Amino acid sequence: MRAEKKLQTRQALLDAALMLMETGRGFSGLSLREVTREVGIVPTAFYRHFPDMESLGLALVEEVSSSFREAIRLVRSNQFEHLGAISASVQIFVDYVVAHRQLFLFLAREQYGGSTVIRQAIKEIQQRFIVDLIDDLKQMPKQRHLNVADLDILADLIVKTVFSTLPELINPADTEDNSQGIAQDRLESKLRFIFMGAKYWRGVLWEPDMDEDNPPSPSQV
Amino acid sequence: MRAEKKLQTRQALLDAALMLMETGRGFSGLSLREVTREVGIVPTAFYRHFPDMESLGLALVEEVSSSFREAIRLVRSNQFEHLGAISASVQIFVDYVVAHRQLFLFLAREQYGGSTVIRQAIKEIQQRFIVDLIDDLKQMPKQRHLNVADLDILADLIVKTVFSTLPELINPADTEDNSQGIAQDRLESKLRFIFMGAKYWRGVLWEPDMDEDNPPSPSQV
DNA sequence: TGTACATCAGTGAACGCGCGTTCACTGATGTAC
DNA sequence: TGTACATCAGTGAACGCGCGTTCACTGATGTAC
Repeated sequence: MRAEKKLQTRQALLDAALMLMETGRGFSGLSLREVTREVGIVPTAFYRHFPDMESLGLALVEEVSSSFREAIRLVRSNQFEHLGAISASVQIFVDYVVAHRQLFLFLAREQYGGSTVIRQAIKEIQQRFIVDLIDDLKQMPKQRHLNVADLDILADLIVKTVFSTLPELINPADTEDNSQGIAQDRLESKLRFIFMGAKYWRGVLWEPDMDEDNPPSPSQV
Repeated sequence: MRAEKKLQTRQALLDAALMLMETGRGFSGLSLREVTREVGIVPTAFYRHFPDMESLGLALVEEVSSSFREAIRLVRSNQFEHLGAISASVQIFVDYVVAHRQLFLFLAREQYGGSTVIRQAIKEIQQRFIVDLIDDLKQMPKQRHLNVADLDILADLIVKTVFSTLPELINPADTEDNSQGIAQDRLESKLRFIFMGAKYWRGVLWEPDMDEDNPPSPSQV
């Protein structure tokens, strides 16, 4: 009972921090006092849950990490039914992100801007995602012509593209009609460009602008 | 003489802010007092140059904006000699960015994390770059098969890819040998993936994973 | 079940600190004659 | 060229404020017997 109440307060602190970030400030702009004020406890009670604000930030990274993994899990389970359907994958991912808006707002906001420690922790999430994605791509027959180094670049490009699209997907200030739907369509198209590039990839030395008498045929032929 | 001295102090304030960001903090984590302390003037003298820290931030955005345009101008002038040489373009761009490390660190750090006003100002730099890039792409015979909507997505993808690579290119904390050279090679490969995708692009409805009896031939044939 | 004691989440007063901003000022530089 | 006055970048004292953190505390919940 007491331990349960404690966990509730802890979660309230995490939620309060996310909520305060909706004002547009970065996490480092939040003060310990205003977070506890938001929750309705006295500042000193904060220390019953975290040694300092940075630890609370790292707890948020943990939360967004497992949330992100869950989103990927959903996309992946769909992928094995209709393999490679970019549109469906993006739909599932975007739905999940929007349902956890505040958490992914934190991720987008802090990926480059946060404290060194938090930035590093987020970088590790990205890296783990890249590794998972490489494994996935390896198992796709369409990507057989890509070696490990190629796949690494490809996965990196995909992940960075997804991460850089997060702000458009969840920007709370954007009032335009269907701006989120537009962002989703754009993400879809960007991934199509990338996968199209992957399909015809001939290795790092071959440039698409090189002139050839015989253009290459697609890789799977 | 007096006006000249004033400009020098103003520039010293801008440079001090950039220097203090090398500690890893975001711009919003800097205080007016520590910036003036760095320059060696009294806090109240700050107001002779800017009404508040946010205005100094916007002045930095202006600076990085013209710097960025200069970098693009260099890349573009090369492009007309050896059209479409991704490697040479990336080389020129990366050289310029590294030569203006602190300024581009500010850009990378604040593109998502800064105050709403600064974030918006940076977004406008990006947007102007995208528009310029669309114009460039329009004039390339290789991209004739892409309509305006396609080019918009393509330019957006390229710009976001470049912006998301900035931290790797200039991270002051990265001690590994030649980590910058690796980042440069990776950016080059990413752009090759994208341009390869552009070459074989068939419009938003066509997916690279679709099975076909006859794979499409390259666009320029 | 009842009693005595332990635990510990949350309280509230107090602290020293760096902050942004105000104000009247100084003294070197620039201008008018 | 010399003198008298204006300008204004930078000074230094002072302010009130919110901050993070300390400390001794309270009182509800949990445990042992």
